[in-house]
Amino acid sequence: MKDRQKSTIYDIARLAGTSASTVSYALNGRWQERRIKRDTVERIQKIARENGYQVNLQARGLRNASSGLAGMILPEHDTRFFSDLSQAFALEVRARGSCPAIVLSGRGREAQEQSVQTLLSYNVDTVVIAGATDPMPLSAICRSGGVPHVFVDHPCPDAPSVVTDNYQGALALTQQMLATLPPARPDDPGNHVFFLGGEATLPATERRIAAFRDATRAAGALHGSDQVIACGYSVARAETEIAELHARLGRMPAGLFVNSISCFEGVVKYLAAIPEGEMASTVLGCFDYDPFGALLRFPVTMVRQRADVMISEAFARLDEGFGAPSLSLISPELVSQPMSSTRTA
Amino acid sequence: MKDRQKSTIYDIARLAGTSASTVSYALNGRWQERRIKRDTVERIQKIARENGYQVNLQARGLRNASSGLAGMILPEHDTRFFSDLSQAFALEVRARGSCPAIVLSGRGREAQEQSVQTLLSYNVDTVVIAGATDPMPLSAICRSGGVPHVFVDHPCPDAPSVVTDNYQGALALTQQMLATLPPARPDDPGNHVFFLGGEATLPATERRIAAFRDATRAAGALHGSDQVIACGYSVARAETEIAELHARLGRMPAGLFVNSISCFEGVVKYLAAIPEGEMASTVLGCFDYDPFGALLRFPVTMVRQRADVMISEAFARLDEGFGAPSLSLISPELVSQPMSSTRTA
DNA sequence: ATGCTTTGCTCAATCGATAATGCTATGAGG
DNA sequence: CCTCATAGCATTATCGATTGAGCAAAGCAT
Repeated sequence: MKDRQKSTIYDIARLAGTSASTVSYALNGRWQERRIKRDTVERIQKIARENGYQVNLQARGLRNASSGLAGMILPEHDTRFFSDLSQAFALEVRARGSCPAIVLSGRGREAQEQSVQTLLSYNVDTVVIAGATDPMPLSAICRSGGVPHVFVDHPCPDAPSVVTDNYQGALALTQQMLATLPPARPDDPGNHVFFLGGEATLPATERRIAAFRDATRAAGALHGSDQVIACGYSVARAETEIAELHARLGRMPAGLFVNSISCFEGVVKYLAAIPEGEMASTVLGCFDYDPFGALLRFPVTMVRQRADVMISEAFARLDEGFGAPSLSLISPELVSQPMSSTRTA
Repeated sequence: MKDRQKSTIYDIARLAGTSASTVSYALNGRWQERRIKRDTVERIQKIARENGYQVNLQARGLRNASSGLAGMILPEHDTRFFSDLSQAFALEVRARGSCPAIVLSGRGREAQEQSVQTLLSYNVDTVVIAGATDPMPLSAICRSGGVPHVFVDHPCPDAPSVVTDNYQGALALTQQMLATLPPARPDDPGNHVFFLGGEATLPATERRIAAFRDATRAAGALHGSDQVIACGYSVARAETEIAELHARLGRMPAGLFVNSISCFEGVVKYLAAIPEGEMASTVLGCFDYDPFGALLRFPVTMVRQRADVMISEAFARLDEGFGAPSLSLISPELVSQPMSSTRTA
């Protein structure tokens, strides 16, 4: 408090009449190794406190070739899932006594590489990469910097990866939807189940589509490839796609598997605008979670990815230390709507 | 790529047959000041590229007493508002060419002070503090470290602060609700408008309650102090409070002003469990925003805080540089439900 | 009194980048 | 031919914390 400037161990040393190295050991808790008198330590600590001393972590990091920072990059904060991931990451890192540095990099390849480079430049001790657009170069960068890293959500063949068990989750969701449906008649496409949203080339969507196909096929509810509409992640696009489907069928489909919360938003917007009777019999499922999604005017089964479990698993992989490629699948949970005593026909 | 180890300017200097300082200037773009030959610069840049050189930002920061990091602390990522804030922050910082470091500190005083200390230890160039539990000590820490800082969402009397215009927002929301209500009869409390949620001692809630009082009083709809139920932010608590209110009145209130998205979640959970007729005539408002909130089975007017505007304003304050106390009010926007052609009585 | 151990520290180098100062060729001007 | 300016770089100190090596004094045994 006395000085406006930050004080260094040299300042403290001068005030305490000792050397800087003594101050260093006194303040970082390892003074016993150096056989420093308890008296001296306490005197130094007192002076440090009075002068508002704070270690310069840059200097320490430079010397130690490490920073005490754990870095995470993720595309955005626009969905619960990513927010939950960063929240879980922050908790875990703080519990381990280091400092989380979260970088929102956007979805561009370039930007993501940039972000990883920047983190490495700060000598982060580990990197968690969520939602990588193009994982391989990112892994290469980390490896060439010798930094342990792990991928979450979007896996990398070259590094430990933790992803939701998209196949199992989608299988469970589809089965649950089918169970509440009347059997489909092949001649009436209006009675079919549809899959909407996502990018078919991305591994997550690919697995989900596979599960959707398998489950519907097993139930005799797969009739053609037009049941899968992987139209990307845009809210507006999903809205127009569902409108088109509605028009094409002449009515709402019997079941709708929506593949991401943003598409679900588009679907719900559309549903809010049509007469309630029109969709009263549609069974809805969404592979993603939002607390309000479960509280809409119609029942929805949602799949919740377990961000906290994924993060613990990611750190478990990091703790192992080899950095060998691996793939951990985390089962998501099915969240069905709480009992709705309502629903006026 | 050649080496597994990170290379330094000294390595590059050796390979290029120059001195380290030449390399430094060649690579950081300021070589003209040092009259270094273009040939030399290009040779150095080539070698640097081939060896995967990356500046060590810790070393640079140590030397320059700055880090290129912009720090933000915020309590959690559990609501849209905070997620939007960090998203906007990240965009703004990256647009300015530095690196965002976001720290989720939780709501504890201690933890928040700790987080700010840690940021200062990394020599961050600026600090944005969102949702401070106890602003004064945080500001004191930044000031004693000589670091420009600004408060967002929860203001500090000692520093520039940017907050939502809670009074105006709540006034507009209350008025909008009252406008769609039949006039209240003083003798029938069931016809009253209620305010639910929040912590009355916090400045945001305090302002909102004031506006709620003023608007209801002006409309002759303020009858007693029991119309304000500041029961905190817990989902479960809000649910029991609304249940109790329902029981006490013998029916749902005519209007309900819900003061935060978490309380709104509790309210919606409750509403989902009662017969639809029971609440068909309740007018709902929520001071917070969630895209699905607007798509529930009943109409809701939501107040959306403009995170992006708040962040630009925060940086405008930082750019001014004096760090003098100030209070910027940002008007939120009212989001009414899109036309609902539905609602079966 | 001498030698040896232990205590309690100090010194100086180091991490990598930066920047003030210094040094050496070359060419121009007188 | 000598002086001086300039281009083009090299040297070296510095930022703050850490750490291996060392060193003086005290204690102890012989």
